[in-house]
Amino acid sequence: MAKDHSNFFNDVYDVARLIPEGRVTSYGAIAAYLGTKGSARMVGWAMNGAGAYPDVPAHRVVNRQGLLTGKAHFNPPSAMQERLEAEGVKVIKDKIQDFEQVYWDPMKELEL
DNA sequence: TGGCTGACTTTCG
DNA sequence: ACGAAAGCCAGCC
Repeated sequence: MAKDHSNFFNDVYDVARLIPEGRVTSYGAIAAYLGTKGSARMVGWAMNGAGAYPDVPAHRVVNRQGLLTGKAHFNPPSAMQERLEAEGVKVIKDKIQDFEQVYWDPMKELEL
């Protein structure tokens, strides 16, 4: 473990671990929470390395539309939807239902 | 140093 | 609702 290649990855993983079960957040939200550390793409890319970190629930991180854009990077890809459904999140056609209800914003929840 | 990449986001047609 | 393009910035040759 870790030798973090960069603090940026560590920050992304840290926020991801804070996501409660049955909740999801967006890449942009994490990027905004981290501030100037990177753009939304960086969060997604950082998640690419999350596969090596078992405590990082990458499946709880989706895009702004609540769409499971990153599911293709899972193994198997269907694991992302199955995990979300197992936590009580409804997913239809790779899209989260009631997204507003399950959305978890680090900017609000953590700074509140 | 410089150029390419990417699990995003927003805007235009 | 969908497709395409631009903006975005850290990491990797």
